[in-house]
Amino acid sequence: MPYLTKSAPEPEPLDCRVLTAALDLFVEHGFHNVSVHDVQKESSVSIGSIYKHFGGKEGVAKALYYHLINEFEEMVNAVLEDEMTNRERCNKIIALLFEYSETRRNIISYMLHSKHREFLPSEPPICSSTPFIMMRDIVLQGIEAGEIRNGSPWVVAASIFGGAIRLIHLRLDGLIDEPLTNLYDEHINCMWQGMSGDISLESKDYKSSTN
Amino acid sequence: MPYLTKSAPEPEPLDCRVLTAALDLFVEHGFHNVSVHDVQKESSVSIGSIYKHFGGKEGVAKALYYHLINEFEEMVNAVLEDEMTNRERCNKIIALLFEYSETRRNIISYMLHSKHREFLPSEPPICSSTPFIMMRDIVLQGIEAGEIRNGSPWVVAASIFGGAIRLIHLRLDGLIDEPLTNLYDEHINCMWQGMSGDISLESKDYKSSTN
DNA sequence: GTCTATACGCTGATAGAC
DNA sequence: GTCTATCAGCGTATAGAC
Repeated sequence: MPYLTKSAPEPEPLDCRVLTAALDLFVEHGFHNVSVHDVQKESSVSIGSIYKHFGGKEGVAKALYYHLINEFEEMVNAVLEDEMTNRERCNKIIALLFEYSETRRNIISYMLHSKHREFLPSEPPICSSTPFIMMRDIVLQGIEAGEIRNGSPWVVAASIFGGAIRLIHLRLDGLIDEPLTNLYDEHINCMWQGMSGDISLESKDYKSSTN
Repeated sequence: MPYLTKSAPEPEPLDCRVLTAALDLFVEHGFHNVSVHDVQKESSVSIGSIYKHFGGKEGVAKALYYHLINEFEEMVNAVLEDEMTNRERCNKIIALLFEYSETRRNIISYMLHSKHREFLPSEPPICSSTPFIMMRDIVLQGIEAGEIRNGSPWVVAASIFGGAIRLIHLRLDGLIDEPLTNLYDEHINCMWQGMSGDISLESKDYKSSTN
């Protein structure tokens, strides 16, 4: 297996090396705790080139941001092109997010677990980006088709994806030891069938007006 | 109404002024975009005193962090002392979180919407703090009592609170225009009764193993 | 115990050689 | 087009006066 030797230098383009290094550093230390010099060392690309190509640290973060959003959008697009119900599409997206959380942890961490507004104040929040809007649209179509219960778009969308996103956060924060892929089936059941136990207590539910 | 005039200086203690100013600044600009000088100006407390009392910017952030966690813990404690089912307790906590998101936005934002690990790397993540563990325990007791469906603790807890937390995030990011308190009833129904529509499609649910 | 003025280090950014 | 050496500015932290 001669190709496994380190003698052959990686043909990876400069951009890719910088973005990969930046992703790892930003996720591990946080954007503000990483200097351009750190990116330089990690990527083995000189500071001058980084400024030439990206215009600075913010430029790197922005390029990374849109690169990952595009990848995510392609993922959602692939799900849209598959022949299945909207309900199944929701499940598929959750399954893919869980898989990515395990296999490409940093990508998910940068997309779902960072506060971009702090270092990219001029960019819109990630939840208003195309792939997230597409996810909401899938939900809306599911409602129209009668596959998903009716309700205000945001409430329904948050109820469907909120639990999964919460699990991802807990997993990334190290509170959940088990791979999320193991929890998928159970989570999906909880989400679609509701959290009620044996005892029916609907009439006693707490209302916001009560004290 | 003589007390409404500005002539009478606020008797607020120094600590309180600093923490209030820091909360507002941190939430608006992010921890790393706020200098100690900014806190000084906003709180009208001198830099020397800030360093004397808190030991620096990190100290302020840490004090604020634990102060808010304590407040939150008291809130959860109050819910625990009330006579109601664990299921109602979950609802009550969500109702309170929604109310706080509207009336004390910055507190919720700092607790649920910041990445503390970036500026307080030695502190445990917020979801492992006492009040969050208490919330999970309420869920566990609800499962034992048969009020809540059985399952792995984290999955069940994430399914119950994940949607609410997601709504809070969306509201704080400006995507939801309506006050969350208006969405409470609908969200609670979604969460307990599940997201299934009219058509029963359980058999076709997507499994993680499938492709 | 409270404040002002100052120093030091780090980081983002650039200019100019190759 | 790529890199190295250097600069300027900001932000933390402190020392010392009141």
